[in-house]
Amino acid sequence: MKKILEKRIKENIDIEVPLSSPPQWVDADFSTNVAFRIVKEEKRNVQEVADELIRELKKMYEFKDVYFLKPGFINFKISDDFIIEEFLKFSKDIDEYVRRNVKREKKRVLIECVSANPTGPLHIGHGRGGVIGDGLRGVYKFLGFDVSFEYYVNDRGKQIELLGESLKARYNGGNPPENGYKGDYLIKIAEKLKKEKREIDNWGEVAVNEILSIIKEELSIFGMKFDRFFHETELYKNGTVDEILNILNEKGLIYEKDNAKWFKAKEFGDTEDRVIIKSDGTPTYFLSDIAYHYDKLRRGYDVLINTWGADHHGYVKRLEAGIQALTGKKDILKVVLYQLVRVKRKGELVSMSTREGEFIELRKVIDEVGKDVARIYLLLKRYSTPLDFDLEEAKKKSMDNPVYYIQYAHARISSILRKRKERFGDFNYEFSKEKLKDVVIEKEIEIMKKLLFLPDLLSFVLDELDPYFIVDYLLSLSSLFHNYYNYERILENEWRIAFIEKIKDVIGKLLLILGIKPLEEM
RNA sequence: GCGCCUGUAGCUCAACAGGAUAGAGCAGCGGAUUUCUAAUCCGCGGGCUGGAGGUUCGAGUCCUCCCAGGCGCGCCA
Repeated sequence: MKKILEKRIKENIDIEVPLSSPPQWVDADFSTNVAFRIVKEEKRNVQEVADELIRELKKMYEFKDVYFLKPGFINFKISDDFIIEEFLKFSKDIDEYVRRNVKREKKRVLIECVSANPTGPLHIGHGRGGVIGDGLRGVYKFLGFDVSFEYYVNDRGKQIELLGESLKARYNGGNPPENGYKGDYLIKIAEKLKKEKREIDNWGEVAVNEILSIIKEELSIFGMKFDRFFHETELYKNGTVDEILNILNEKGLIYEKDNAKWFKAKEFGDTEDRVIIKSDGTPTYFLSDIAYHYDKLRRGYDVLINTWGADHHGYVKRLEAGIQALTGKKDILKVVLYQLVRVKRKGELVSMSTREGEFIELRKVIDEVGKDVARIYLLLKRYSTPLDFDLEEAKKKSMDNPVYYIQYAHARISSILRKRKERFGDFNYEFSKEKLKDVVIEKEIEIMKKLLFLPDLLSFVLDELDPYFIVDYLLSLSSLFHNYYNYERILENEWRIAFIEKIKDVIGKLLLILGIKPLEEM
């Protein structure tokens, strides 16, 4: 609605007027500080400038009031007529309404997500990156974008060799090497392989395949569907890595030092040059990483989004440098660096360290609290904030738990709709402006405003690349509904039945975007 | 040693381009159910935005320094 109004104002008075929300105590829907901006350039009196604008703005039927306040703000109150009019358009076809009002260039988007090394089961941190990526994918998809979802598999290199050795040791009844992988899962895999009595020559490859199938199962339990698992080895097989080396060489961006080959990352804003071929002749992961991103762009994607744990932040600049060196394009990669997840039980920290093999597996969390609860819980904070996941709290079916608060709103509406049908049979309420003008009450206008905010919400999620805001919105929409329910009788009123059906639609759509199943009853 | 991030109510977090009197939830206290699901609703308290300067009409937000915590970096993934 914000964007619609900004557009209307532009059409009416031919000035860009950015709208924002006023503080709570101000009785208005939107406010603007344009007057300040104009004064800064024209050296005039703020009040005078504002008054001039207000005189024109007051003529618009979209507003029932436009007024000046203290230092120099202009405040707007939207007219009920306009809200009802927009609501009619909205309710006719919500998806279409939202798409039409999110103006954004339709680019091809590739979201790379999770990409955990296939050396062990997924842990809760991967889950956080997963839901963030999946939520963004949901929004893009909802808005009609061409979006793909990929998991990058590091299936070669030193770590994989080590993994292979560890598995082989387990198979032969021994212990993994000093720096090897000590988790129980390798014992289970070894047992399984013994039963199958297979000939194994490449232990690394076998280990990767086995673990990858575990990971895929975990992802499927978590409700995540990837369009593609992209294997690092592919980049070597199809020559992309060599190609990259050639391009960089031709551009004079590689030099030799201490027997290793270095990429001049410093020239592209990194703090240091980076090794791409080690002195023992083997390539670094960095080399295949830039090859992978080069490949993404070659496949025609314009926006690359990656979700990484914040501990990888040192890696961003170097990858950006690589991409820029190869394609000349800057700012094409957007990395969502999410902060660490700590798992707690009744307020007490559960230890999580990959090294010691006692990290909290995603699987265990899902088994305990359920997929949907886990998903919302991981989106309860902005990704830039460290997250404490309390298993006991997440399981509680009470006020402490925001998950049920939202689900309850949806289930409550479903229940009313069922009851309505039982008592009064099918209904078909036609919205019209004349009818609504008579029946709509103030609480409903407030809820309509919230519903009409939907396009702004999704735009904002894409600006910030954070699905957290959807959860935040769901909480406040649910709250508005619960309040409405407690004050107004709905069941016997045709209009209200039709109205809450729209609220249910919105909650349901947003939950689905987040990969969560809306509940019909609780 | 160098670099990045964070510091806001007792706790967990917000504050959308630098805007107005910094907001929610939880916890605490008090109230609402012969009713469409009380897993709900309503009300009440609670703050030197880590500290010190600076920039300007205006700073939680930008700049400098300090304090506290987290993370990364030296051919590791």
